[in-house]
Amino acid sequence: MDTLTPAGEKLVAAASRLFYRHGIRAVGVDLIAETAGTTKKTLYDRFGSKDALVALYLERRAEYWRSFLLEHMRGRSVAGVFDVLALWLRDQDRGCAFVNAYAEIGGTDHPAERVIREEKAWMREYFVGLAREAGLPPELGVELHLLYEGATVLATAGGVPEAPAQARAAAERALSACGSAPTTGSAG
Amino acid sequence: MDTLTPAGEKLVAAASRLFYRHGIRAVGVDLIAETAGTTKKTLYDRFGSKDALVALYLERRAEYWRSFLLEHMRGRSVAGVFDVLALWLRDQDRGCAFVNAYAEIGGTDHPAERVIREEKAWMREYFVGLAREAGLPPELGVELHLLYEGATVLATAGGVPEAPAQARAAAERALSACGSAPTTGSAG
DNA sequence: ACGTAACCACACCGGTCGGTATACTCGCAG
DNA sequence: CTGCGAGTATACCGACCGGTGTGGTTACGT
Repeated sequence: MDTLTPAGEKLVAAASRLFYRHGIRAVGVDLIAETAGTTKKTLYDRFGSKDALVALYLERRAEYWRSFLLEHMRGRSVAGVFDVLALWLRDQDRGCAFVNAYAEIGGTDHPAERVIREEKAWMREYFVGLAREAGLPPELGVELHLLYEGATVLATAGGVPEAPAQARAAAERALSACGSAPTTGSAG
Repeated sequence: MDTLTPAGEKLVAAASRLFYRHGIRAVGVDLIAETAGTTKKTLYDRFGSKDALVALYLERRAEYWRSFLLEHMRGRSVAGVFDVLALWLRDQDRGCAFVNAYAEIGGTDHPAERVIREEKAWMREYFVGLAREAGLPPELGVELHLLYEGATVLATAGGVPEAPAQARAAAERALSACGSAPTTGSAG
């Protein structure tokens, strides 16, 4: 699943850009092939269907986001996760690709639905782990997750760019109420 | 905008059901007309375009949700708003129609984008007002809004049906940390 | 009696949808 | 030198897309 041919890589790259910016249904296979500088034939030789390409797009995106998150979290406090989110959203102005994909394919038996669920489950575990390492109860991790998803939605669909900062403020209140460390993370 | 002909009403009703369940782009005008038991001609005579019908769908849905929220909030505490959300999501299992619509049309100049922004702004003001009436600072209202959006996303795309209850628990912690009333709302 | 708004049935338009087929070129390994 | 995987180019398929046009039928207000 990881070793693709050159033309295959160009196709996922083009599809990823187009799917994220315009939505899944709004982007046809013809446009994907043309943007990638290859042909529809190659697309179907490599991936078999548009649905499979959509699933791969989301898998790749999940990997990308997780590596971005993990790398930028080094040396940051728990509440600093919202600064990483703000950093991420500076370039990714169309919000959460998984929430967007679910809006289009949710409720069907699309192969990408599994990827969406896995991503959200991964994030939940990440936040719970973050809380555990800080000596906080799991409920605090769940709360962080809620704030994170809310901030992502409101920063994009809600048109409130300061939402991640507001989420950070809320998280710090919750953290300090738990009687833990003063969370002196570097912001920005 | 409010007084529609009988066939027009049937069309918005059919379109609303179909758009919410399957997404906007996934539903064609032919299907809408057929489901409504009318014709495409009537659809275009009443609304002019599919885009206008989409905008009207979201406006109607906003009205419906607000009346549902306001009615079910009577006699409830601040944190009870998450019980209302859980009640709402019991029937509306495809999540927030506005977030879903934004996923499909965000970034374009679609007439529905304004409706989406207005809905999110209305909710923000509602939560801030809720906090004010309880003698709490506006930041608490913003926090409630973040938890509300996060709970909606996680209950649907995230596959975590208990998300509204978890959001309520987080809200109660924040409320009690503010040294206010003990928030003895009836749940359910 | 007349005009008109609302509606239905149906045919039509150019374009695009996801997906397939045919035929050809290239590089490389046996 | 042969076979094969990867790639290109292009034509094609039925179905559907959003949107329009024509013509005819009610019901109602004047």
